Amino acid sequence: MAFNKKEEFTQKEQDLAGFAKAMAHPARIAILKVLAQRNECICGEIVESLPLAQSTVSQHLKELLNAGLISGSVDGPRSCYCINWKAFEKFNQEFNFLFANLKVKNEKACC
Amino acid sequence: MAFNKKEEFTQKEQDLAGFAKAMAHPARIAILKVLAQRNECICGEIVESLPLAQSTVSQHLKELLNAGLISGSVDGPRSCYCINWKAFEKFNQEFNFLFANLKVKNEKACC
DNA sequence: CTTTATTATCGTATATTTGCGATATAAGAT
DNA sequence: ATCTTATATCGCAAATATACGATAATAAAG
Repeated sequence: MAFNKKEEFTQKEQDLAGFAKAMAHPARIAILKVLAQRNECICGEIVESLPLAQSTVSQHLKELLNAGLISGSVDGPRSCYCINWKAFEKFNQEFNFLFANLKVKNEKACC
Repeated sequence: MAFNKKEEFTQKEQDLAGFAKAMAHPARIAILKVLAQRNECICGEIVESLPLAQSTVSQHLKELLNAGLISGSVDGPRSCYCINWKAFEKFNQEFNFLFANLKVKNEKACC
């Protein structure tokens, strides 16, 4: 039981879900907000602004990296993270495409 | 260990993360797509279009309900689910707000 | 009232996520 | 070379999520 059936869905569905998953934790939303507020690439200031241990924040950063939402240059002791704007744009489009579909149909919906 | 620290973030951060979480599974994306394609409120046709057991689909529907992404009228044997367009609009706005922030700052970003 | 069809819920097994402390790593400072 | 600072990774414990079969619940049909 509890087999992983995720591969049985289309690639687009998996991609969208993966993107959503990357944002599916308040800590990661907060990280993105921090990265958005400061326009220079900050490193461990993220840790200070979050109520989490450094190792946990590092883990969340890694997840955002893997999902392609941010990019980071690990320059020795202090690393530098930024929003990967391209990925955001791409997924925003896919979201809006879904939204568009929903909007049209919704007008005829019953509940 | 592994305490739930989610409450330590702002309500907006939690809401956005909750919305994302609801979409963080390809099955739930697929369900939303089905609901979008057919403009009448369908019930168990969702089950047929997914590679999952009925109970599993029901669970996913419940999650979408709890997150407020869909609304359902449980009319006896056959229930009826629809997109909750308002919630989508709300979160789309919050997303776009985040996007806007990112876009402005990103032009000065370094990596 | 009994049967049938549809959906929800329960119990359970497994997988994944979250979180921390401890430890490793890497480069600059002393 | 050693110390300091910043980050990443490992190992583990607890919490959540995923999935199914079995079972309950509900209302219409017979």
